[in-house]
Amino acid sequence: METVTDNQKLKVAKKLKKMFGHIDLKTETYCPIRDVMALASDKWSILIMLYLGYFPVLRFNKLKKYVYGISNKVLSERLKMLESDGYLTRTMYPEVPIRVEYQLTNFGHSYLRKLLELTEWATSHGDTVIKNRKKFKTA
Amino acid sequence: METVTDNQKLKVAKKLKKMFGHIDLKTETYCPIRDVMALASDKWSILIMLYLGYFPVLRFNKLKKYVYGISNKVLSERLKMLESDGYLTRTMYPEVPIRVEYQLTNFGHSYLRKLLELTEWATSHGDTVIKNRKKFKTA
DNA sequence: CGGCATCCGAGTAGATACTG
DNA sequence: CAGTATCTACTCGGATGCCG
Repeated sequence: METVTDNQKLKVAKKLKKMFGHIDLKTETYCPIRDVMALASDKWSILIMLYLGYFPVLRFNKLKKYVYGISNKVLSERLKMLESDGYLTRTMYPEVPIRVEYQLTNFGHSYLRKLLELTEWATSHGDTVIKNRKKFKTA
Repeated sequence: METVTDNQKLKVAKKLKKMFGHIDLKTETYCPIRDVMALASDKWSILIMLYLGYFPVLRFNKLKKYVYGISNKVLSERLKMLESDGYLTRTMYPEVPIRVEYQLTNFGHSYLRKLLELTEWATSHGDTVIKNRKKFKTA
């Protein structure tokens, strides 16, 4: 496992102090972490974002195939949310049959870059998590 | 808004290709993104991780105060999961009254560093998201 | 103090059928 | 093709009470 130095921990704490400083999670006021992260960290939304980063442009049914297991309802809901928040654009071509294309905005790409670092971490440490779980279960 | 160059987009696509290459999200087999990210990206777990990064060690009720709005049940559930996955340790001191302390493991810190980048993005772009939503609503 | 057991209500996901 | 509509099922969260 990669090591984490005390110095790095301190840096993290400092960043957190800065973050917490002007949000104040204790009050009921708007909190970007709870709001932005809520959607952004949703299981389905993550997969949608990743696939739209991989394929520059995707249509509804194509996306549905890639995001294995998602239902029509949930997919269209998530797409609407992600569009609303500015992460992607929806372009409709009134042909017959109709064609709709989804692609990331620059804002979406900016977010994806951060998200990607997390998912990379997840893929490379997934086996450790599994090991930890087993150990915990038998303990 | 910060700009995203085509070159950066390409880099992202390459990373994604690498990730997708040896996971194959289309099959039902284990997928670290869906698994690891599911917990790690949970709204409450995120807040727990952040506070444990800020305060090196926290007790149950202290944590409950900081993670505003969380119930006993959910907090203890999340703590157990996070412990099981190896992100934090639970230390019990059999005093009276009992004292229990939670703190991040090195593994947890490693994860937190990545998570933090995402939440930093969220806090600094939260207003943009709000603006986008308003624009979308009136459009 | 630090939980767990229990119950209940709301919301959300999923399946299916249907439409412009 | 790209969704919407509808209905059901079920998970999940919140509240409460209790106990070591």
